[in-house]
Formats: sequence, C-alpha cells, structure tokens
Amino acid sequence: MRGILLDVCDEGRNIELFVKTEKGIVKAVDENFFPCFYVLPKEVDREFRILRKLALKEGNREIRPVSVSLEKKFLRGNQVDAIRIAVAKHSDIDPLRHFIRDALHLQSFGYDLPVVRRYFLTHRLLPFCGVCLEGEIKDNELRLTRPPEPFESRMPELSVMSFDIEVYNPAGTPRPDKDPVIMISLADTGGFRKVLTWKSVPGLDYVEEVGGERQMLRRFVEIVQERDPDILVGYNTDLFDFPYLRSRAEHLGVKLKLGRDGSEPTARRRRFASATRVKGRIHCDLYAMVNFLALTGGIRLIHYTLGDVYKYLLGKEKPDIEFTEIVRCWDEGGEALKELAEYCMSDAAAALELSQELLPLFIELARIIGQSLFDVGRMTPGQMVEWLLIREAEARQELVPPRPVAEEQEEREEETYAGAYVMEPEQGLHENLVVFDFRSLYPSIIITHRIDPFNLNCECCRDGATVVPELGYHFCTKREGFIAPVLKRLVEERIKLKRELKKLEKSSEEYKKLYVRQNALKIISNSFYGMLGFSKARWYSKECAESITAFGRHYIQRTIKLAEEDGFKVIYSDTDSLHCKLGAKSKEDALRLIEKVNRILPGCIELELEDFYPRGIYITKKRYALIDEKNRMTVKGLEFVRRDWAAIAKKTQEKVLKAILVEGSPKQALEAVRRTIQDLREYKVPLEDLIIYTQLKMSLEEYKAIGPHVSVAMKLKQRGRPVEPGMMIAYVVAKGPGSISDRAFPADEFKKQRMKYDPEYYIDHQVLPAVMRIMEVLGFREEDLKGGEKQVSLSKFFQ
DNA sequence: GACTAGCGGGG
DNA sequence: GTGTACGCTAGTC
Repeated sequence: MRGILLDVCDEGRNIELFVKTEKGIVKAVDENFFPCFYVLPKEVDREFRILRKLALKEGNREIRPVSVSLEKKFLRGNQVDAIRIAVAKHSDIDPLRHFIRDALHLQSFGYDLPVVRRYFLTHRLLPFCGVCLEGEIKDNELRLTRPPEPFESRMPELSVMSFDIEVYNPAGTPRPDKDPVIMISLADTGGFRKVLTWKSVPGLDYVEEVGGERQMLRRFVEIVQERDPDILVGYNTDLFDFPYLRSRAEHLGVKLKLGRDGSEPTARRRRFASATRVKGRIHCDLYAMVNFLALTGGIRLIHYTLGDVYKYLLGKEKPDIEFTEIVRCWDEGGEALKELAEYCMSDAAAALELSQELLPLFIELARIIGQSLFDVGRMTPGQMVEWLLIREAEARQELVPPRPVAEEQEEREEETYAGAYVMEPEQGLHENLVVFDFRSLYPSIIITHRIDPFNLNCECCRDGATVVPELGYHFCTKREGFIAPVLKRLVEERIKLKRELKKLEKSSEEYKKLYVRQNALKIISNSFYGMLGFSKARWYSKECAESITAFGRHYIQRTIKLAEEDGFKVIYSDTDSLHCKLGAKSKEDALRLIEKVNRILPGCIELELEDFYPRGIYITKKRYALIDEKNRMTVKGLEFVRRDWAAIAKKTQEKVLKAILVEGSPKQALEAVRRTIQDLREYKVPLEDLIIYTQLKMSLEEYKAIGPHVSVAMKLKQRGRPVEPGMMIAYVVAKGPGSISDRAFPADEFKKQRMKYDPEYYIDHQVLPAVMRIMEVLGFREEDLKGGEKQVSLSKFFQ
C-alpha cells in the first residue's frame, strides 16, 4: 500500500501512522519498533558479555534489553566500538542506562531522543513523504509486517481548518470551571465558514444556533469529523483554546473526539505550556510560528496579536473587540452579539489566511529537519539545527551526545566570550536610509574557515592553517568535520535555488515554492552559530562560537570602512547589518556598493540589500524604529508597553512613533505628548484609558509583596466580592497620600463614585516612561513635554 | 538595593 | 525535548 505520511504517534509500545491513500486515511500500527541507545565500553569483550545478560528488577517486573549488539560507530569523527542496546519501550531506557552508569561507570549515547522523533530518524521518514506499507488489515487498522519505506513524492494538497473560541469572562480572565464557551468559529480551505453559538444572532447566514454549550461542543466535533481536515490551526490554541475546550468538555461530560480515529486530544507539556496533539491531524498553533519568526527576524512588531500579525503579513485590517466587551455583547444580545459573532468569524478566517502564509514555510523547515510539522512548528531555531544534526549523525553512524545535565549547563553559562560588533548609533531622526546586511555572515564564516567542534586545534595542521583573529585557535583543513559540511550543503542549495529563482516569473507557483524553500534554508543556516553558543546544546562549543564572532567583527568593520570610503554615512551597525544615510547617493549607488564589497570580501561572504527606509529613529544600541516604503514600522527594543500599562501610555507611544516616522515631525510628536499631559491634568482622559489590568496569579495569603493589583483585590474582598487566583484585576490610581498600592482602587468603583485619578501618576509612571526614550533623542527634555507649566511632581528623570 | 511579581498570546 | 522559559520592568520592603 502506498500513500502520504501525515502523522506519527507514540502509543507506548506501538507506533501509529496516519497515511493518506487513494482509498482515504489509513491508520497503520507498527508493533516492531525498538528504541535503542549506545554504550561506549572500556573493555569491549568483558562489558559486552555483562550487558548481554543484563536484567533489572523493578518491582515484580524485569527489565531487559530486546537485543544487545556490537557496532562500529564514530565519536567526534573517530571510529569506536559501541554496544547497541535495543529495548521494548522507551521507558526501559532510563533504568538500564542508570545501572550502566552507576555500576559499570560507562557513558551512554543517544538515549534522550523522543520515540516519534527517533522513528523519523531510524526509518529516514520526512513529514508528508510517500511511504510504502506492508501488513495485514485487522480491526480497520493496518498491522505492519515491515517498517514503512519512504519514497520521494510531491507535496500533497493538505486541507486546513482554523477555529477560534469566545468565552464568557466576567472575571476578566475566564475560569474554565465556571465560564462557558459561548461561540466557536470555523473556517477551512474548502470555503467552509461557520459560527456556532447558543443564543440567537440575527442576520448572519454563517451562524448556526444550537441548544447550549454542550451541544455546541458536540457540533464542533461533528463538523471537524465531517470536514475532516489534515491540519488544524488557530492562534494561541496551545495556550488558550485547546486547554480551555478540553477543560470545558471534561466539565460537561462531552468527549472531544477530534482525532482521525475518534480519539480525544492529548496535551504534552513542553517548554512552559502544553502543546495539544490531535491524532491523525496536525495541530499547528500559528502563534508559536509567529513567535519563531519574531525570534529569527522574519517579523518584528510591537505586539503580536492576531490582528497585528494579520495586518503586517496580509496587509489588511480585521475587526477587533475589547476583551472586556465580550460579557456585554453576550448579555445584551441582538446587534452587540452580532458584532461578537462577526469578530469571532473574522478571527478564524484571519487565522486560516495566516496559515496559508506560514504553513508552507514550516512544512519546508520540517522537511529540511526531517521531523514532524507538529514538532518543528514548536521548535526554537537552535532545536531545529540540533535535530538536523542528529539526523546527520544517524546517517554517519556518529554517536549522539546527550543534552547536558544541569551542572554542565551552568558551567557553560559561566564561560562568556566576546560577541558581535555593535556600533553606538548616531542618535536621532534620520531620513532616506538604506540598510545592508550580511544575512549569511556567520554561516559564510563557518564554511569559509571550516569552523567545527570536531576540527578545533588539530595536531595535523599546527602550522599553515588560518588562525582566528585575536584568539589564535585554528581549525583542521584536512578533515571535513561534522557541522560545517552540513551547513555547507544548506548554503549551496540556497545559492542554487536563488539562481533558479532569477529565471522564474515572480507570480508563478514554482517561484513561490522555491522562494519559501530558500527562505527556510536561510533561517536554519543562520541558526548554526546560535546553537554552538547555546548552553543546552548537544554540540555546544564555546571556542567555535567565539571564533565566529571574532571573524564577524573583523568583516563588518572592514565593510564599514569600505562603505565610508565610498561616501556612505554609516549611522548604525549591529553584528551583520549596516544602516547608512543615502544622502546625495541614489539607490543605484547603494546597489553598486554591494557589488563592490562583494568583489572584495573573501569566500562566500556576501552583502545584501535589506531594504530602503524613508525614516528611522535611533535611540541606543539595539533600540531603534524604522518605517519602510509601505509604511510598515519596524520597532526594536522599544516594545515595552504591555497590558499592565494603561491604554493612555500605549496610545501616546503609538502617536509619537507615528508622528515621527510617518510624518517626520518631532514637533507633532511633542504636541501629542503635551496634549495628553494637558488632558490628564484637566481630567479629560476617559477612565477606560487609565485602567491598568494585572492578573492575580495566587491566592491573597500567598503574597509577600502587596503590589497595586493585590491591594485592589483585598479591597474587593472586603466589600464582599469574590476574589480568586487567575482573576484579572482592573484598577485606577487615585490622588492622595501613600504608596501606589494604597491609592489603587477597583476600576468600577472609580466610575461609580466619581473618584479623581492622579494625573501625576499617569504622567510620570505611564506616559513619560513610554515616550521619554524616544523624545530624549530628539532633544526634548521632560520639562518641554510637560508644557512649561509649573512642576507638580518630583520626577527623577533628569537628575 | 534586594526581592517579589507579572508581562507575552488568548478571552 | 519523558518536560516546568526568559529577559525585562515596576513596585514593595
């Protein structure tokens, strides 16, 4: 049987595969997969004999290997004898390994690889690859008699469904034990659009009214089964929608049979949150993907809400609704509820559109890494490189070192080294900018200078090898190494793709496909350096990491010099980028500079045009904001206005950045701040803009420090209002004596009792901190912003 | 100045 | 990752 591999699941003793075939989805069960690890012996024969008889008692169960064999392996490129130990279950590995470590004092390798990932490695599977299956049909499942055999095939069309839930949230943060899910929207690539809810909504044809929350969850499951998507997406579904849905379903006694085999979702804790698996479909949280792009520099925004990301990537606005309004919409019904339904629908629709932008990239990344889309969609860049290397190790019979234990990791963290060159920027507002960057600076350095932990300071090239500037290390020029050749392969493929891209029509499907692949290759290539310097990495090497930055400083400084010689004014430079003022120079001059630099610099080290920016404001190292020709802002290091800040601070910061970057007018920025300050003093600012939202994370008794939100929660309790952990506390700071906590009062009380807020708190602690860093570099002082009126507060800003 | 606590996405 | 971020900021003590 042949088909396309969709999903691989770990079912304890068995591996389950979901395969798309001509006859539909087939579930295959592999009962013959035995995870293994390797032991590095000191006395091969003796220890091999001991391990062959190895059996451990655990309670009344006996743990023994399924097989023990001798193999030739490699350790850092050198051939060694290794003892391979295969086990029936992954959970048998640890007790055996611990015994081997404690009783025989031998080192083990490759024992900390999760089963599904190991399965991909062992059988050389790729996500969505073609697979040949052989087995017997039993109970609607295919029992495999041989391991799946991969073959190359074109990417299949995958159906994608997005969903979004709305939740009743009278306490600010919804409580899954009390607050119902009130709406669920769905959208799929087949054009399906639906909002499920249990109150009537007039005049929307995509709304389906059901009898209640329980029926809604059942209908949701029914629709997912009917539409049967391959991929399920949403925004922040790992952290919110799925945990909430599962919790409600349990509460209401509804089985969320979303899996392709009718199974319920499972959550695996990973990093700080849970990732939800739906068997046979691939659940992708688009927020995780957006976070990844923010980390690798693909997107840089102030906020990463669905609306903001959608606007940035799709160039369109979507309706939005304040989270505090949801309760009102639901209670009021009618037009207000219609608005909520429209918003809910737009969230699922936007998530679906977003998935069409993001999934191709992550599918490409997953196929390069050789791990599942589910996993790769939640990896950090360093993890991606590591898993690529683990696959490479497997192919070369190289032993996979374990992730370092805590002490090892701490030791590594203490070894600091010199980083990249960062120039102190020419502070202030600049116009007509060009940014060049060496996107591939570090990869090029690794390849050009063969930087590789396996090749460090070899004996064979003591003389003659290139020495790392400042450090004096050298890298072997005779041996290939391990990491550098993998990177070289990626970079070379990317160069080939870029050459092909030039021949293609930009609007063609083929172009898009190749473009995405080269982008994926670029992202992974750029992450090798970070992996080498990451304390938790398996192939961590401080010497390699610091050699790369040393070469990097050397080349960027040389390029700055070349740009300046050509008459470009360099106003900022960080690691691999150069921000220059075009001045009297044209865009063509900028392109000519690139050519010139590229002719001079060695190897594959290549300068690229990042973009042209009509305006930019530079504050300090790593803190600046730019606006591109499409009026899209890039903000770096200034993104510190969060939900525990009043809206007035956010709004003023936005106004200031807009005035400066869009209008190019510091004066308008100044006026915006002055007006806000004046409005605050004249009590003209609406209360909504002054509310600070902070979540109560613990029960009141647990707090040692009584912050403003805790103090407000205590006041609420005194007044007989229910207070519980998880609640969102909305407060306003009043005028009067005492600490901020003393003067913080519940927002609704403020409204009812017509209390007076403290303008000076909002000026000094909210508005000014949000805008000062920017205004400062434009030459304004706090006094200028405060409009020359007599100073009421004793602010510490300019002492 | 040390320490405590919350932010992010979602609703 | 068979596991519990991370780096920053404000406010209290």
